[in-house]
Amino acid sequence: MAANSAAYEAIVRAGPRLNQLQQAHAHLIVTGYGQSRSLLTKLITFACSARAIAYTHLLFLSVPLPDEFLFNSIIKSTSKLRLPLDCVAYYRRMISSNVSPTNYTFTSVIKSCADLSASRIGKGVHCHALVSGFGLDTYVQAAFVTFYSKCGDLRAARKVFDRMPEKSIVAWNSLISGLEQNGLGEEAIRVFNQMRESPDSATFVSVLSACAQTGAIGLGSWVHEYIVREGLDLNVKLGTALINLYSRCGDVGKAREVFEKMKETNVAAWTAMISAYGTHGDGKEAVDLFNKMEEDYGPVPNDVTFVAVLSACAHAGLVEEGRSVYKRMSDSYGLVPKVEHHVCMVDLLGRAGFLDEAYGFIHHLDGIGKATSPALWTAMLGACKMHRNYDLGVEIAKRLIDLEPENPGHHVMLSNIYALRGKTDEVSHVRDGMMRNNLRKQVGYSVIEVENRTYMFSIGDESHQETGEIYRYLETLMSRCKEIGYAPVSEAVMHQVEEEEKEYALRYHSEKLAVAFGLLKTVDVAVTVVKNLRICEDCHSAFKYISVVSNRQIIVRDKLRFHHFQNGSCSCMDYW
DNA sequence: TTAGGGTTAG
Repeated sequence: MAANSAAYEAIVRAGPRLNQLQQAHAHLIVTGYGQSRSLLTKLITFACSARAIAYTHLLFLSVPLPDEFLFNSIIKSTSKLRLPLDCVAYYRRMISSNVSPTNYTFTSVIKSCADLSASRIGKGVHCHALVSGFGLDTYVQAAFVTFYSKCGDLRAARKVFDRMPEKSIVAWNSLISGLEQNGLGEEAIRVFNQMRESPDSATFVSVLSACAQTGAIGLGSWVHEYIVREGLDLNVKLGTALINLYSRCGDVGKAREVFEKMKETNVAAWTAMISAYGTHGDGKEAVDLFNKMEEDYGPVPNDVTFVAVLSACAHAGLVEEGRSVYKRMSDSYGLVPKVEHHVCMVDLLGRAGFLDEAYGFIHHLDGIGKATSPALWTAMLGACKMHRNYDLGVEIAKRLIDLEPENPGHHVMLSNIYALRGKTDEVSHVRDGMMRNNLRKQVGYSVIEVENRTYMFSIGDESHQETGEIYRYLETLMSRCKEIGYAPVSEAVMHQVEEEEKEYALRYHSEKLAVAFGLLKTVDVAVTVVKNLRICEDCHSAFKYISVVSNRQIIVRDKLRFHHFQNGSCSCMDYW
């Protein structure tokens, strides 16, 4: 007994360190405990924590009759360590060994299925859990809510959740997070409002993300106030969610305030802040913060950080800074640039007008077998359109259509490029092709929040109570703009709009309606509008003039970045 | 021993 206890102590002392564990293992064998299931289980758990998966497996094979406890330990460890394939393999082995699973088995293996987005395997596990009698286990159910959400099957997630007799806080959080992560921010907020339990810090992280996604600054600030009032600990994840909230709702200053107040920061928090500056067009601040991160012995930047910095440089025209950052990525940090970094570089060079260099960059990648992503050509195409390189643009757009015929975006780009050159026949040809193949451009809409209520506008929208008033006000604004020099963007650009949009012309684009509504309903404050697509050229020009005639600041968040219109100019300096 | 949370290109 004493020897057994000493052996156990030796394993615990070794901890998740491979060398020490192997010594302890040798000792077990020498002292005759090499077959002890309980000691080997402990050893295996540590070996797995050390990520020594081959050794873990070897140890496992040395156990004569693995029991429920050993299987559960190894399934849980592999799941926690994000070794989902091993986890599923041990689960299968457990079944074939006729060892009965428990709720502990299921929660771990479901988590691994979620990590793998392995929809078919997970559904099989679900059936198995039901027939094994764990259909009403709160832990198992919550795990399934997460699993279905991560597979994008929100209906199934909802079904499991709705059938839970006792809905735990974790189940609520799983559903809210699942909705938010699948782009259903509004729905996530609705579910949050139905919650009867008191929310905890994980709830707020997901709710804040949902607010950031939808632009619901009213609820977002309420959550912030609640956190302060109730003295909730502003941990890193919560702080980062707040930075993201303020940034994506247009207030970088407030985002920075939160960042400065955080007691503990990490790479995600810094990256969120850098990204905030980047999307608001303040590339210099983004690069400064990145430099500070390096100088102050801040957290070590990761590949996500580099995407944020490079994108910030691209949007601000900081070509030399971008090149230097890209070089440092591998030279100083040993990170291998991935597709997203390559895309940033093509974007950086292309936007700045170095089309040849951008093209050469892709060809260089091609030469080393790394130019497989259509995203690279999409970035290149954007640059061609921006710098009016029609021939190359048409060539690339056609290539992209060959690569991804189902992507309506490529067809729209080709049509837009033809339109810019006045090739109306070609435009109709592309449009007809889209119609034939049932490819539709994404429907654009703009959202604005006034006094905690959100209002959504689509093009030529007449569904609002105050439609008459909004349209009349917009007319007045536009004629005042014309008096000081505004001219609608040329006829050629008009052809870029969808057929059914033409009748409304450019005048009633969703972002114009939303801005007019905002100006009408508020006094003195900046008007912030969120658009799901990129802002249109004419609206971009119009808002500069509107900021003058209304003497107000207009902030538009489009699909890619922010535009702050004030005193007749935009923060993007027309560089977008 | 179990389930849930933040950062990224086009």
